[in-house]
Amino acid sequence: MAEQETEAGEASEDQLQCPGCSSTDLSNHDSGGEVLCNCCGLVIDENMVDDSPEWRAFTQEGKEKKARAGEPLTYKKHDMGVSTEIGKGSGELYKVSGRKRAQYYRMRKWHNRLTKSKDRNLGFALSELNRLVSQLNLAESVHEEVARLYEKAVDEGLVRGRSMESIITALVYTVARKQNTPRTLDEIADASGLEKRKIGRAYRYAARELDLDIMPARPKDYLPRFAGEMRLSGEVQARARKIIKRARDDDLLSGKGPTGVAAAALYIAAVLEEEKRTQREVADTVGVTEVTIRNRYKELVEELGLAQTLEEKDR
DNA sequence: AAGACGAAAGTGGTTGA
DNA sequence: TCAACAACTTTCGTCTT
Repeated sequence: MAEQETEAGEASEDQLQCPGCSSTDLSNHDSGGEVLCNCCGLVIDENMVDDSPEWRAFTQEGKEKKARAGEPLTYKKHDMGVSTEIGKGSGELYKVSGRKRAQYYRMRKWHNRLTKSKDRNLGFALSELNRLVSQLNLAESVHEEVARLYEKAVDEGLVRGRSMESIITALVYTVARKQNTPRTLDEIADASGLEKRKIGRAYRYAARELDLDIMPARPKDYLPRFAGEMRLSGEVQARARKIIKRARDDDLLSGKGPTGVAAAALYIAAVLEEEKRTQREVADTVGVTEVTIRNRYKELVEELGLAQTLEEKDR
């Protein structure tokens, strides 16, 4: 079992290659049923058959009930994940419950409705979305929500005259932020290959037309990710969180770039918890300059009276 | 030699006339 | 559309360890 897995992952004869960049550095996301390219983030294989039980069962009775029934409906696929033709049911439907039958008819209705039009547009846009989500390591829920909103945007004719990529990218930016796992505009631009300017424009446009209320990203939402990237402990993270909270209470943050604040808070917290990182390191992972960290750092230390605490660490 | 600090000039985006 | 503006970056010299 274990042997097979390493075999398949490492050195089989017909080794998989990424069609995008020819890299052979692929990773197997078992839970998602996908194979990803670690180099460019392309999803090479998806919809791999997962024949394990769908949900955990706690009783014997439960175990018997949870036979595989296919994926749940999803916006992520242009056909809601129902990619086969749904037939008329050859007279066997009376065997199942009314609820099941109703569900069956509902699915067929959706299926037919969705496969008729919009199809091509959505299919293409959603594959781009797929790529973005995997490259940016975003949660399923973000994926799902963007797909939903994109479909709405298509329905309202908002995409006409604009590139699908820009709309998709803008939605990813918005939704990621809304779900408290923001990505910086830089990161998004990087992953999508679009200019920041264009994303920004599409972003404002989409936010207005779909009236998503847009709140500025909060510094603390960046903490877990950046702390993780720098291998900082939970204590540091907690400390940084406190610093940000106090700063916000004292109204020191309005108008400041959230990433800069997060960076400075992490830097200070790391020093206090004796896991010091250089300004350079923090600057690089967060994506701001040292200068910005210093500026925020200075403000925070002064206003929150941390100078003394910091000096004690010096000794 | 590496890191921290800060001054000064430059950049891109927002705002308001 | 334009200019003013704040936040942020780039660059570079100095100080500290």
